[in-house]
Amino acid sequence: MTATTTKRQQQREATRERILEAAVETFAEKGFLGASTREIARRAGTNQGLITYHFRSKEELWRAAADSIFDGLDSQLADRLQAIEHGDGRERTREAIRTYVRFTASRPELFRLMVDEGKVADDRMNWLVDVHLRPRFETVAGGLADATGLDRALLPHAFYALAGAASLIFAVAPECRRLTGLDPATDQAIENHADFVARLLVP
Amino acid sequence: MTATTTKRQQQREATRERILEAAVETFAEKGFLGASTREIARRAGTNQGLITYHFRSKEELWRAAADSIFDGLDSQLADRLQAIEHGDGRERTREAIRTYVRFTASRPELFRLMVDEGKVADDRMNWLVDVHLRPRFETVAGGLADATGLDRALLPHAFYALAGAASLIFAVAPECRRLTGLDPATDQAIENHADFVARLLVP
DNA sequence: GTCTATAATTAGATAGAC
DNA sequence: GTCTATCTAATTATAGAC
Repeated sequence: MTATTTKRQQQREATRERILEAAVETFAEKGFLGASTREIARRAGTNQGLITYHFRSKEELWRAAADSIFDGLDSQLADRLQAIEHGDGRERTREAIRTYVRFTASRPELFRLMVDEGKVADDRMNWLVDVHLRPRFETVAGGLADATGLDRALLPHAFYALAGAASLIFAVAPECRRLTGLDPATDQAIENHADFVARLLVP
Repeated sequence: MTATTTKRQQQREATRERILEAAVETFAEKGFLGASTREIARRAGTNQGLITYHFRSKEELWRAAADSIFDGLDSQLADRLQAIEHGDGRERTREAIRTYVRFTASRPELFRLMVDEGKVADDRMNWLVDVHLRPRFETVAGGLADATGLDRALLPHAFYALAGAASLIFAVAPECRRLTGLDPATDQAIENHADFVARLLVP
């Protein structure tokens, strides 16, 4: 493997990453149907043909974008949860919730994608649930059950209440700004929301 | 005004209503961009030309669909809130929250529309906030402040936490079914969620 | 690898028959 | 009022130049 091919591979990977990040933003903002591959290419500073070359189809680009979002969630949570092994169970759960709120604030695309794809039982929804959502649901539901002693029949309610309470304000940040005057993207607002939701779920 | 014209006007109104209900469902399900006027017409059992005749443009049809959703919210809430004037402040607030949860369960389109339109600061978002959201935010935030003694600076957080916690599970009902096995559309699940969220916000 | 050109569909809006 | 036909523009996927 020569230095030339290595450089070319780096360029290839950089282009792929730019397209992927543009896809995450555009799919989350406009939905799968509303997002066009031309706009994604334009946002990535390239052209539509390259999307086909790197990802074959709009559908596969969407899956790669979803993978990218959940990879980010995992890495941010893993770092943080390792740092809070001290403390009693309830405070650990609170801090885990705060960490999740901070992530969803930095990546409102996660929630936007979930709402966009959760509405209709199609292939994309099935894939999203089976590949990404189910293992995370098991973990979160287990943590909530241990920390709050909640009836297991209520775990789906707690899971969706938590996800909605944590994420909505960041997913519709432009609306929140106009409606309330509060910019939820500021550090202070993120911390306030993180603590509010953590104490809501684990009083 | 003859009987003939009256009958014609009834037919006109019935057609308009069918288009409107199809528009509510389709816009909520696919987003403004993803919904096509042809599909809305097809779901309403008519053709694309009639949409132009009754609503002039896709944009105006969307506004009429939003009006229709919020009209439903108002009428269901007015009926119910009148019936619960007894009880202390906190239990009244809880029952108001339960009523809101029951509505959002019956009309998940409200939340889907809010998420779809809250992401980008465009004309539709501005209109939605100024015409429909702001007056309701004032009412809900005031009620929450009175019942919970919450710091006014935290009211936006409480408002969006409530809206998200109450609605998400119904907005992504197909996903919830596949992920958890629970069908949130059953009467039992709706009541469980209503009580769960009410006690979450007003312990 | 990257980009341009194009084919086949589909979109919203419009015109006009009935 | 209702419906069909059509215009212009945008869509995804593909072919091929460099």
